[in-house]
Amino acid sequence: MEWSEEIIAQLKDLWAEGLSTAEIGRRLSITKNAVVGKAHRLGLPPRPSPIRRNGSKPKTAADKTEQTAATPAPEAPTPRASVATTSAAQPTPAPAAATPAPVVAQPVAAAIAPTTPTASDDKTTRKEKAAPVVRTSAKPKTLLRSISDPEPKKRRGPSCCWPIGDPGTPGFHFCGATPIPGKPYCEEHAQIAYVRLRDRRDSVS
DNA sequence: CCCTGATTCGC
DNA sequence: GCGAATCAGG
Repeated sequence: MEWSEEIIAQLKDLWAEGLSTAEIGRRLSITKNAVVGKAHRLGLPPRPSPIRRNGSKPKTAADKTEQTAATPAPEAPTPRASVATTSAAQPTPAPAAATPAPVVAQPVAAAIAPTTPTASDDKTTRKEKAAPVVRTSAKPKTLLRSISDPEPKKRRGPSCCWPIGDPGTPGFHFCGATPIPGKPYCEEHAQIAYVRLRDRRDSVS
């Protein structure tokens, strides 16, 4: 796997966006393991994990480990509270806030366009033919509001909020195309944004 | 069972 | 450095 600056940037962004590792992996066409592994090496802020490992090491625990006793009491007063923002607070880049998207949770996180729309093709081809069916993961209720244009004169109807370019850079902007009714993205980007819900699992043998 | 993220360890 | 295998909590 070639971790180009660009890929890493995307990883970081998606990670900051709060996407699950599996999500990010799917987005980048890599496994979640790769994502987690890389994230760790990059020193990215760990996000709430369902587990906490320690104390038990089923494998080769006999060898390494131990070392429990003789703790030089490295405990310091640690006057926390002064620095604030020490761990994962609101890494969300500006674009997210500016996103006109209403309530969609996951989809919005689809920040960072895959530089090339072709990327989506790869994904789909990857593990499944996956029909173009959009397995919407958003709540229809919230989104359905009023599709009918209340103010035709202003023409500020919804526009595709798929991010184009790198958030934070001058050229950054949103797609702006006419989105699919009930969705924040245009047809083209919706296909990328909404991926199959099921079918996770790493492609193991 | 499904999901999730974390760590380990051979490469 | 990389990531599959494995672990482990909801």
